[in-house]
Amino acid sequence: MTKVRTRFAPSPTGYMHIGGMRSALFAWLWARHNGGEFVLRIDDTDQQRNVAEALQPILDAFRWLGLDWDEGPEVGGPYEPYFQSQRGAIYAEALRRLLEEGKAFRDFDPPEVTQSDREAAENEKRNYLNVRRSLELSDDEVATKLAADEPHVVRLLMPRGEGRVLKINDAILGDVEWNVSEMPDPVLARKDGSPLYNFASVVDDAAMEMTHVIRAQEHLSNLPVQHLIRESLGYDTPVYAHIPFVTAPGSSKKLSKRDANKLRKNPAMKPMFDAADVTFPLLGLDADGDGMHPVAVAWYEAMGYLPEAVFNFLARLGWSLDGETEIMSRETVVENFTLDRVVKAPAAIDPDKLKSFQQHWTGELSLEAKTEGVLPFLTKAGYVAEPVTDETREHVARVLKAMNDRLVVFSDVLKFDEFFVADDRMEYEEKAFRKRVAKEGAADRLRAFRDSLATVEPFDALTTEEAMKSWCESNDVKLGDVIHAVRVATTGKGQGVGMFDALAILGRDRCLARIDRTLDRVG
RNA sequence: GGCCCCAUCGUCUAGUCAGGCCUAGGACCCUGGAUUUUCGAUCCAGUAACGAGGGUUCAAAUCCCUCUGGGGUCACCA
Repeated sequence: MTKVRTRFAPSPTGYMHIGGMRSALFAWLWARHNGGEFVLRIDDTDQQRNVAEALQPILDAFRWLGLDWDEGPEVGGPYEPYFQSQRGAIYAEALRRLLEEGKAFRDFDPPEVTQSDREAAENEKRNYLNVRRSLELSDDEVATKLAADEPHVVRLLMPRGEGRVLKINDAILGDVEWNVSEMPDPVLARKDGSPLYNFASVVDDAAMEMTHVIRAQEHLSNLPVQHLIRESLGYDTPVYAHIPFVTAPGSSKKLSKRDANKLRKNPAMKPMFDAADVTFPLLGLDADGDGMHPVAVAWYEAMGYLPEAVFNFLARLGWSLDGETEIMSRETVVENFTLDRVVKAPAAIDPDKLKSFQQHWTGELSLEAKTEGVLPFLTKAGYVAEPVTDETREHVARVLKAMNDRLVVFSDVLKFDEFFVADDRMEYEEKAFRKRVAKEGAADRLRAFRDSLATVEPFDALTTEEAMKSWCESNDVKLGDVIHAVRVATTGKGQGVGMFDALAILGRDRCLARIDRTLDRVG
């Protein structure tokens, strides 16, 4: 029994696509489910920019989600190198063999000629097949051209005219067939000798002994060509599994980075953008910055989503354990993941569903864990000074306890800035102020209650509640007629955590100071 | 356009391979109610789907055919 080996081969693009992450997740899951190995191989054959820099966000995303790789960048491995740009000699050797065995040929036609052949076929509405002019050349002619250093590409010889139908069993899609006798000969290497994706990918998968090729369905049309390359090289056939792609909400089109800005107008995605628009500036992040949109994995981390939630969400998108299990830990998914339960059809991302997973997993967190999670957001926003003292940690914990399940993503804590700003810097929501404080009689009641609040001892949630209730009773005032004014006076907002929790967190002095300031404001 | 893939509630899905247990189940969203000092959360209840047409069969969401619809891909990109 050979060990299962799967891989993900990202291109260093500077960000990790959420859909790509899902494909990577499935490949990783299959390896882990089988106690196998997961490899990260970098497709950097076509990179102009700084590879290391463009790769970093991708590795970060893998680490954040908890997808570890046994071989690849930073960890190395027995099949080094893991950067395609460094594997030139391996491709050259494979190419040499193919040429030698007559399974590939040198095509001396310049690109313009190939191009016009293609256009001619299109105009005549017939299937395009490259013209094998260079195959007519005698050995001597070829030798002469080579000696003269004439530019040429190398093409694989497809089984043209043999009526061959290639049938491949995909682990997810089942049998898929192609008539490979009517396909053009694919270019394996450019005129500068560099390999093309289809070729490099096959050589690497074989060299790295991948047992399963698990990737997005958009690669399905590459399969016949890749398989034939593989066959020509005499490699074993791996198990192929083509995963359906991820689409935008309300769309059946592949979710793409190019659509990131269009997504802003997508009704289902809009709340995400809106949330980021208020959150990111507080954190000193550029909301329009590169890679800072919900197509990129980094966005979710920046907003304070939990990797557990995103993992659960992604695993559940296009895969199910059964008909009812929704909440799944990493261990549960690894234990139960199988390729045959991957859905064939594309699936749309649903921010609401993600949120419900997020709610669940946040709820699983201990108060300590929540505190640790939230602290980086508070310090970045300047609400909490560094280094963080035990005292502030305790204050944050009290706020979180009062927030309870109002904390969904970590950055939600920033909405409760009333607990972190100085009393004289607290801002008032004008609408709430007018409705609850500036209204007829409200200020008088607030002033009167202020004095009885001043004497509450000790000052906690229970005693303040008791104080308000008895004050209401003895003054024949309904609770609702004073509590809202107190809320706006002490927090500046019309809504928030439980009123008495808020009072207790603030403490007597700050409550009184804020009420006095509010009273001054009414005039 | 060629080739290929896909098709169950608005969305994610169970059921399809081994036809009857499906007057189609769960989750998210949505709606209504309960609870509540606000928001949120929670608890109940509800709306909502087998793309169409032909077969096969005692019986079809499940098998076969056709159509329709959606999508992917067609480079000396990856």
